Amino acid sequence: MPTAKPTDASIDLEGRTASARRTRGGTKGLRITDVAAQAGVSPITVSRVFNNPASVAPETLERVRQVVQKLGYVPNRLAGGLSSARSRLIAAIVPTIAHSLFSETIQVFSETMSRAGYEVLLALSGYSDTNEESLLDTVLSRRPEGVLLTGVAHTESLRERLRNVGIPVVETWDMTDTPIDMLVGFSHYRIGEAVAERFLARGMKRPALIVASDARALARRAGFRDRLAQAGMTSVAEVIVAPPSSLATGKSALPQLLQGAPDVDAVFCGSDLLAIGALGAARQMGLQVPSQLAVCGFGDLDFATETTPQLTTVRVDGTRIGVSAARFLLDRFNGVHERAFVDVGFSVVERESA
Amino acid sequence: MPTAKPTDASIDLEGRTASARRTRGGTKGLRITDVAAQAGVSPITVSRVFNNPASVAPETLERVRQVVQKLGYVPNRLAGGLSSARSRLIAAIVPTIAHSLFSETIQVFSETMSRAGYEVLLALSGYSDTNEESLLDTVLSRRPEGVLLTGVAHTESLRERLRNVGIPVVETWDMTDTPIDMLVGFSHYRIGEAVAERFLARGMKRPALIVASDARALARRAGFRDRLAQAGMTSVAEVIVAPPSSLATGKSALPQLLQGAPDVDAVFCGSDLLAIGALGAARQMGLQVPSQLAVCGFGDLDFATETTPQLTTVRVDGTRIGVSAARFLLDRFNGVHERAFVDVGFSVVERESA
DNA sequence: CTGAAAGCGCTTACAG
DNA sequence: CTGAAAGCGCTTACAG
Repeated sequence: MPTAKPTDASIDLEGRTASARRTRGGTKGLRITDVAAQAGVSPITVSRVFNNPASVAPETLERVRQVVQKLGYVPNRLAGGLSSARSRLIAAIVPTIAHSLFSETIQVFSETMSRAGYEVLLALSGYSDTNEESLLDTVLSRRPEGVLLTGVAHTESLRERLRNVGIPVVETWDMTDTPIDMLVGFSHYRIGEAVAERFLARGMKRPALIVASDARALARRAGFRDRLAQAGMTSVAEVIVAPPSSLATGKSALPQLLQGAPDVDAVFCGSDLLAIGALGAARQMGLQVPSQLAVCGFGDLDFATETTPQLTTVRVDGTRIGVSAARFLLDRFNGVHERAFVDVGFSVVERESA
Repeated sequence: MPTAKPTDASIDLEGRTASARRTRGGTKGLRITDVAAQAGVSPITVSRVFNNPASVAPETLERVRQVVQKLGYVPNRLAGGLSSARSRLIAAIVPTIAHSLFSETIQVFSETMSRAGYEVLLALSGYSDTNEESLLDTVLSRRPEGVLLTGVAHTESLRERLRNVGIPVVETWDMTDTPIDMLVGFSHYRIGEAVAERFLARGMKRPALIVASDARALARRAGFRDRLAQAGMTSVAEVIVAPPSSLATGKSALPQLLQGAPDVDAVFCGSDLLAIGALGAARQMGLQVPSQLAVCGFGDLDFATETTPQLTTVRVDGTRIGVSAARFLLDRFNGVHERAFVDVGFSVVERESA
């Protein structure tokens, strides 16, 4: 009896290619044909059970699902995506998710997208442009169906390429007249102006800056300085630190600032972290906040204002940004082709000094 | 002249299947064959330029790279992954990245993995087990080469399935004697004990709890209560809140707690957020912290201790967890088959009261 | 409501 | 150092 065939065909993986050269393949190497064979239908029908169940007869549906359950079959989306040109993947390019700022946005963005059947590929760009450019290749190699960007994309070549890909793009957390596609953000420049105005209204004589040198922080700086210049304050003391900003840098930046300009009576910090660090330094130096030194931060951390009532801060609604960005992408997938553009604004929060 | 052929063949997409039924396909629909044709090599050579450049002659390498650059070709990893059974994808299953706790871990994990050529698929599980189970299917459909889990996986069926897939798994942020595979974490139970001990050493008479009802917080609660019971304190007042914990819940939980047990002189809160919220409430109630009421939090936020020196807190090194988890996975990919298991411990931090 | 054929864009395993 | 053939596991576009 040569070439005896296997007897137990219940989980028979015949049909496996003759040379069987590829051993691996995730989740037991189960394929759609295995499910199809067991359920007595064609692979296409199994495919439809996952992707368009309404088009399958209830009984067939049930039978296939039983087999899927029994075998523990999980479709291979690498194959599915390749075949359908639909990866069901959204790329989110973010400088960092540590220390909050963007984490709330990514959180709700991810929740909203996954409810709609998409997953989020997280790409951390740090704060360098060159990095962002090479990151884009990595990201595009997964053929995402949409992209969330943090900030308005910097280099023209990146913007150009993103436009060429032809997938929806949402820029967030910043503002521009010429977005690549869609935008949910706010103006950092106007925030700087608003904080300057607040300081002026409070009668501050010598406002100063502590900022990290990233694009958005520098835009806030520009708005701040321009507004002060309008009021005749053309020389503004400042300490510029390397991103990412941290408690420690804020802490060391304040003494440095005051050393060069001892009469400073208000500081606009590039982030809540820097502000909290500066406040710690102020405490150590015996400075009363805000009476001797007003401190203003920036961010979306309830934390900051809760723990530090004497802090003024600019609050941004990171949650709304994330939800809106997701909605805009999903609308596109549903054929809505408007060019969504939203300024979510900001608010300057100042607690009553207790 | 019927069937005239196109003249300009410089970016000629001939070879495209006759029926051309699939229009889409990302990044201009450029395929490896387009690059190969332009460079005068076979597709396999182009593939090697990306995946194993050392095996290609320097001149060929250069020529292919020029064409890639010129055309703006980005390989399709859906196809590559399907063909090679290597997705270069790592799944990270995390309850949430908002409000920090895990965000630092994910940040450094993602950085480390991407430096090694892997991308991170972020899957947010919330705090429900059932969710985690269905999330696993979604995640496995991408055929990740490794999985990072937050916490020790709950249901046995999930553990079972994960083991069957045969890819490396790292559980983090918790401790168990029977991990699925590898583990980088610490014992929540022992943290509870340690905080109880600290309170006892300080002579607290009536320690209490404010915790969210997630598995890990409840483990801390158990350690806390057991240790107090050893000291003869068998009745411990507590308020249990629904996760995720927040400032607001902490704020409302404290009055509730004190209403039922006015003599409480120490509270162990399930997280820094809860603790900060509770501190806010204490302030409003005119309670001195820590002299009248000691408050202890939990987390990895510099923030908490910096802004709130009167807070005692349990600190965990989220960064180390992320880096170690990444290293363990990468070791596996490099053929190191040890079953890595690390207890990173924790520390109770108490600032000198100023 | 269901299926046979062809193809998605890569890489493997040889062979030279 | 380079390439021709075959296959990875799905889905599309028909047709019935």
